[in-house]
Amino acid sequence: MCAGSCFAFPCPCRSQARPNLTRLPASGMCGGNGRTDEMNLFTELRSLVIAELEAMTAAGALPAGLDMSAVAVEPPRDPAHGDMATNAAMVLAKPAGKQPRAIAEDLAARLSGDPRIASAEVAGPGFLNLRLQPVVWQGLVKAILTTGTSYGSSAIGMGHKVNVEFVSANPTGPMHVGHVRGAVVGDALSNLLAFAGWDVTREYYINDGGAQVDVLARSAFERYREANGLEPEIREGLYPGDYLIPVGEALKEKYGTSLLDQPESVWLTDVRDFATARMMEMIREDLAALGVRMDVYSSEKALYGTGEIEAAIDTLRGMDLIYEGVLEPPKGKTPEDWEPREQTLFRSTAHGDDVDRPVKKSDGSWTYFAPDIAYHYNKVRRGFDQLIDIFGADHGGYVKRMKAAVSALSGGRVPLDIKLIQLVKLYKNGEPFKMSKRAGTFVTLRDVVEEVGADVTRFVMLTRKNDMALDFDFDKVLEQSKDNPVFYVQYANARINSVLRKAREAGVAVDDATLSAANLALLAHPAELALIAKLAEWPRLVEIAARGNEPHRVAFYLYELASDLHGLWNRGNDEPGLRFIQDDPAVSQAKIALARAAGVVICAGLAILGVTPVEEMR
RNA sequence: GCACCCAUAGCUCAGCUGGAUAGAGCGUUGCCCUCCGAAGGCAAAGGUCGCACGUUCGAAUCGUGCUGGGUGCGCCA
Repeated sequence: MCAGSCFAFPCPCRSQARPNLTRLPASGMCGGNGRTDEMNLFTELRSLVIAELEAMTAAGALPAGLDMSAVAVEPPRDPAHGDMATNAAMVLAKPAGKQPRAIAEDLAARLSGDPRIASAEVAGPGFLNLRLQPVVWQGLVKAILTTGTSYGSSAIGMGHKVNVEFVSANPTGPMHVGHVRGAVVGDALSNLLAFAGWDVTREYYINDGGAQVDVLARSAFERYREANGLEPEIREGLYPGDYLIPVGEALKEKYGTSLLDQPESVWLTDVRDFATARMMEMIREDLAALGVRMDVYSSEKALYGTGEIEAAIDTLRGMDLIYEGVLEPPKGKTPEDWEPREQTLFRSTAHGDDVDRPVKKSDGSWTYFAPDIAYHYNKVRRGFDQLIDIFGADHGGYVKRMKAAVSALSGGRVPLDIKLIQLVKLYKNGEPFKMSKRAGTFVTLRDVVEEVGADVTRFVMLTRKNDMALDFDFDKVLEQSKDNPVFYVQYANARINSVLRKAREAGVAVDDATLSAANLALLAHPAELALIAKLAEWPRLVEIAARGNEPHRVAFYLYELASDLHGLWNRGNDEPGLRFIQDDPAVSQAKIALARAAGVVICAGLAILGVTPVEEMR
């Protein structure tokens, strides 16, 4: 739905409904199309705790009207503390005017009556440690198998419309490594939010309105002259890259020699539009190579001339947030050519910024900030409940003013979260990888994808929090060892598939329907139940990651899950009873059901990261 | 000078928006393949969570002030 003027370029109005998560693997190996029931054991148990607390209130054991929102049911750090722990007694002790242990003991007695609870023990300052009956864990395996890779999906987004703007690379050349991380984080975050119940729009803002696209036009024009047999003059400040040579040839094909003797004023606009379109084609291909898909491409240039910028600024003016004034020079570091200048300013300080920001240059034209304001206003008016921008860390100084603008223009209704992506340092076999921008030998996105593949690139880019610098070693990311998380997780999945293959060869039915109907009560070993407990954390992890806009958590979770699986696998060396394949087919099916459930979660997680699971290591 | 980000084991990094004895990989040391893939696993050693106050039942996490590193700071986006 493109609200208002069809602003998007080239406006693929998102009218058709999209599936909840579109990057599910194409192969049938991961299963899928299950229900998305509430299958979060932690929220389920929290509901139970709350219900018992309310019963205590009704019985007069707790005062009425207590705020229960701080009551949490979480996995304890130490497995010795049980399966789940609640802080209810400690949180409520003060407002209830009672001793934490007294509340905890009362609550423990009540919870013990629930068929799901094996034990409830008061511990420490007032924690209540819960152990669940094995049947609860066994039931979860069955539920995962019948649900498939939508296990863990959630409704916490409540269908809220969120716009994720990312990449937004200048359309002046191919994407380079600096863009890759932002692209991957934005894409994975979009997948994550969709999985957690948000209505996500992925958007690219094309910076085609500034001076840099004029430079692009002049650079392309030289290549056009070159295509016509003339010597190109790639002056200082123009883009020297070879990628413009085909653009020059295409210009020759379109215009022949007709532009050669014309002044810039004649050809600039046409050549600029032509070259920009070509660059965007190239960027789309780059994104596709990385497996990144956008819903909407928005053009900065399209904002000019439509009155959108003026309208946005006028809206701010109506709030008394625009005025003519003179900025103070930055203290302690006055630029050499500083002179007081009256400019049109946005009173961003009224919305949390440190100084007011200019929206017009001294010659009366807009600064880059003005169309950005209009663009974000456009997003607000398109009805998004929430905006997310993914910027490079060097744009950190831009965050406050952008938030101020959105705050003002949405009347505080629409939160804007800006994720700053720290830089990626390239290495080759442990040695820093030198790039020279001047010589045009910068590493492109294509270079990276061709060298190590999109899956590896994507996973590695998500192995750090967005605001931490990331080392990317072309050799190490391909290493097949456990210090390479990509391999480690893939290997876990490969082992699971290996078990399924072996079982099939032995004539054991291992399709999901059969496995989910297996006698899962045979899964009773603590090591097996521990792996199930890890699988139980998946829905919770999704919610935490989605709420914080932190897709990297998925990658770390998958690593932990893989570690648990490898651990259980190897215990089979010493304890044959823990091997997945047993003599008794019924026992095999129960154990394979667990392995398969782990595989389903790995697949679901990898799908969010946009990484293809492999069935076999090569 | 100001703003934002970072500081956790020798190294590289997680740490659930305030929970219990702070975790993982690498590296070091010692173990485990007639066995579903050892491309793996187990165990040990390794910590003043940069420093100092504060908030409270409780702080790596929140607040304030420092120290050290990164990014940015009016007519580039």
